[in-house]
Amino acid sequence: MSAPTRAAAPAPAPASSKSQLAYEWLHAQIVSGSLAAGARLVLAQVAGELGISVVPVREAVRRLEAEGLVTFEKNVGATVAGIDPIEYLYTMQTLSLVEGAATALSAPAVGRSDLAAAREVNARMRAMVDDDHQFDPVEFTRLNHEFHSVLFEHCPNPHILDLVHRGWNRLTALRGSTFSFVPERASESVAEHEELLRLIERGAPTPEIELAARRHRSATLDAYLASTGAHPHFPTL
Amino acid sequence: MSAPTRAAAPAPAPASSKSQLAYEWLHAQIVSGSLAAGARLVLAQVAGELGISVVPVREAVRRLEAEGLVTFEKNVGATVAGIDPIEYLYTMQTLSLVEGAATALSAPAVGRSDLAAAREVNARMRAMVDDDHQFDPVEFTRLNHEFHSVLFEHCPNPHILDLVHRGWNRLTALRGSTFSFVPERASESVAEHEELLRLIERGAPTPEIELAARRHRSATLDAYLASTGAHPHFPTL
DNA sequence: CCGGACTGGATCGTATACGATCATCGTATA
DNA sequence: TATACGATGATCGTATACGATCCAGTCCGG
Repeated sequence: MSAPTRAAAPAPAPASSKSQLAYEWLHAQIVSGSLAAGARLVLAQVAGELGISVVPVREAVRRLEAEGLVTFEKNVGATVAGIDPIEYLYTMQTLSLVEGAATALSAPAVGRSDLAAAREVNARMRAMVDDDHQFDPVEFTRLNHEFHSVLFEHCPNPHILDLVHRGWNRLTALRGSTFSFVPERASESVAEHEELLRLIERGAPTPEIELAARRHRSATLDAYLASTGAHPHFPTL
Repeated sequence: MSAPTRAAAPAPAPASSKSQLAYEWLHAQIVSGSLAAGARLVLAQVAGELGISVVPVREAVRRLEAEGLVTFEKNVGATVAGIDPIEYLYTMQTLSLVEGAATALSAPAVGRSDLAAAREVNARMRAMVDDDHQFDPVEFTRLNHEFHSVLFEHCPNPHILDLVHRGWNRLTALRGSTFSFVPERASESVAEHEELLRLIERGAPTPEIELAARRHRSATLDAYLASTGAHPHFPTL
């Protein structure tokens, strides 16, 4: 059992420490969706799979718990988070807040090459929307992340930037397993991207950019809510 | 040298687990200022002081690291964070963002009794400001926290609320050791509190409350920057 | 037939021991 | 004297072992 002859487990890249290894491996498994939401994580089992001991695995799991990617219950075990729909809403709302700020703070540092890159990505998204045959929700989501990454990665405040990353990770984990894409939003989303780029390009005031970025995500949240009709009273930010 | 002669280690309250005990103890020590910024934390030493082993201490330290209260370096040891002034600015800015949102989201749930409590606290702050003899920076800071707690504790989004708490903790730890209060701000601060209460009481729109709360903290940050003149180009949110 | 206590298994929480890594300090040499 | 180098100590990182706790299934009594 201890022999690392496991085919599926992608040979864990050499990490600085074993707890880091466990963290990165689990993180990748969860974000990529290989570990579905609700899946149980037994410390000893994970340790055996990675060929290490339980102590570093435990530490990795606690870190993931702090990021909201797993829930850890005493004497019961850890489970991959992402079951609760309300958590999805909270995450979206929080991301709306921090991503809006990050995008606004990044704007002054966004250069021509960044804008060009973002435009190129958005063009591919538009192509997808225009041609129904080519539309691929997974790829569309990936492009969406790439687009926004360009716009918020220059954020001078590392704390806010970190919160944005955590939000995206959590969202990716949650969405991949439980929630469905709302394709009706795709066209609007691409249009809002272009509007956002125009604002940044012309050096619009920071609050204006923040509001645009925030509402861009809020609109996605609203679309999700409308498609489910489940939580009509969710507070708007 | 082994006994740090710390002022009466308060008998660690019984906690659910020992790692939780270590976490709470260290957290309290740092936030209260008993452990000054830059102080070294040796795992074995802390473990001995609490009468437990190093493993749970290690876990507690990693959690504190995730919250930004300590920095952990391999084979060197952990140190209480809070030396870097720029970190203080980042924290203030982030707190401005999340606290503004939390206050705005809480507003609909703030009732008469909450408003009365907040007014009572603010009255005490005003009394302090009016009478120079009674002014006590530490107590003023505590009252300030109490005031804002009333206004953001009803936040329906637990993620945002958690970020607010973390921000305050981090700020408290940083401020207690390295940064000085700006007493010139006290009077304005109290006035802004009253304005904030009026907005909430009359049911002002959410964005308006958010902006007021955010700028209230931004003003404190600006005052700090002005008093030091060190970082004139810090971006405004 | 049903409900409560009991036992067995599984899992986590912690202690202890050992190895790995890094910083520090002393020494020799150019 | 300044610098390079090696020995020493301190600290963390991990493995292993054991105890504590909880859950589930079972058995017994009503």
